[in-house]
Amino acid sequence: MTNKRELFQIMTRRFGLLGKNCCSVGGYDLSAAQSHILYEIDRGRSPSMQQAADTLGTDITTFSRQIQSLVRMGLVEKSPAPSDRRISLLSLTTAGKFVAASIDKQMNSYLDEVFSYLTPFERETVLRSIELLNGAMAQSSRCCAPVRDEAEDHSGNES
Amino acid sequence: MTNKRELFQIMTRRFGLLGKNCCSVGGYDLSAAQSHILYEIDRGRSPSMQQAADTLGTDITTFSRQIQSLVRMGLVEKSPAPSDRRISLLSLTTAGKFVAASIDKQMNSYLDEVFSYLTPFERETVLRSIELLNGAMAQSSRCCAPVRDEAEDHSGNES
DNA sequence: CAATAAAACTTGTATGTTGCAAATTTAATT
DNA sequence: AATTAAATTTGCAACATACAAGTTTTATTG
Repeated sequence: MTNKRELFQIMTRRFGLLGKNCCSVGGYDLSAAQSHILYEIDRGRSPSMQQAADTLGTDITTFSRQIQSLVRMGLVEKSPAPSDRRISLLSLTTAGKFVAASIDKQMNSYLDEVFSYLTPFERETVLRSIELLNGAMAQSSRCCAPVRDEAEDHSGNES
Repeated sequence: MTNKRELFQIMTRRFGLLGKNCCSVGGYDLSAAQSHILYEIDRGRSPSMQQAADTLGTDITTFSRQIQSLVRMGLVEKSPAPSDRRISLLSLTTAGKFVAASIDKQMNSYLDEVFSYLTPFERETVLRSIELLNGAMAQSSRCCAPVRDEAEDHSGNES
C-alpha cells in the first residue's frame, strides 16, 4: 500500500490542480507560475532576471515575457542595476506587495484547512517530512538543481 | 523556520520542475501530463474518456486532444464501450505498457535516489506523511475534489 | 414510434505558453 | 579600438488550453 511512486503521483497531481487557476486577488487573476514569481521576488533580495529565472527553473525567454506581463499588470518593477546596466533588478510595486500578501493569506488559509484534517502530532510530522523531502530533493543530482532553498553551492558549476 | 506556505511553495516548485521534460523512453518523448495519463490508464480499469479526464482534473476537450496524440504515437487505444457506443474506453497498447513500465522504473529510481539521502526512519516518516497529506487534501473542499486515490464517494453527485 | 432532450466526445477557433535562434544593449578583455 | 561575453528581448513556430458549437448514440416522453 505504501507504493512510493503512487503516493508521489497522486500528490503531484493534486499540486498540479492546486495551481490551475490559482489566486484571484482584487481584480488580478494570476496563474500558478505568476504566483511563484511574485513569491520569489517578494522574499528575494531584488533578484535579477537571471537569478529569479534560475531559481524558478524557468527558461529565461519565457521568464522575460512573464515579467513583461506582471509589469504591464503593475505588480512588478524592473530597474537597471547600478553596478551593471545589463542587469534588471526585480521588485514588487505596492500593488504587487499587496497581491503577494493576499495570495500568501489564501495559501495559508488553504493549508490550514488541509491540516485541520490531521491531528496536531500528524501536522508536526507532515511539516517535518516536507522539510526533509525538500532537503533530499535539493541534494539529488537528477532533479531540481536550479531550485535552492536558502543556501546551496555557490561555487562554479560544471566539472 | 517551519513556515507552512514556504515549505509547500518550495516543494510545489520542485515537483513542477520534476515534470518539465519528464520521461524519454526509447524514442518516445512524453510530457508530465502524458505521463499522468498513461499512469492513470495503466492502473485504471479501462476508464472512459470522461472518467480519466475527471480523475486527472483536465478539461475534457483538452483531454480529447491529448488522447489523440497518444493514440497517434501508438501508446493508447480507444474502443467503444459495448454497452454504450458513445463511450470510448481507454487502454494501453503493448508499446504503451512498455513505456508506462519504463517511466515507472525511472520515477522509482529517481525517488530511490532522493530517499537515499534520508535515514530509514525518515523514509518511513516521509512516506507516511505523504499518505496523510494526500488523505487530508482529498478531504478538502477547496481543492483537488476531482482527484480520488482509490475509494471515495461513488454515489450520485450533485445535491 | 417519432420528436426532443441529454450524454460522451470531437472540432473550430482564439488566446496563451514555451523555447530555440537571432538581435540588442552594455560590460569586460586584449 | 576591436573582440568576446553576459543579460535580456524579440521573431518565430509548435503546443496547450478552454469555450462554443457540432456529431453520434442513447434516453425520455407524449
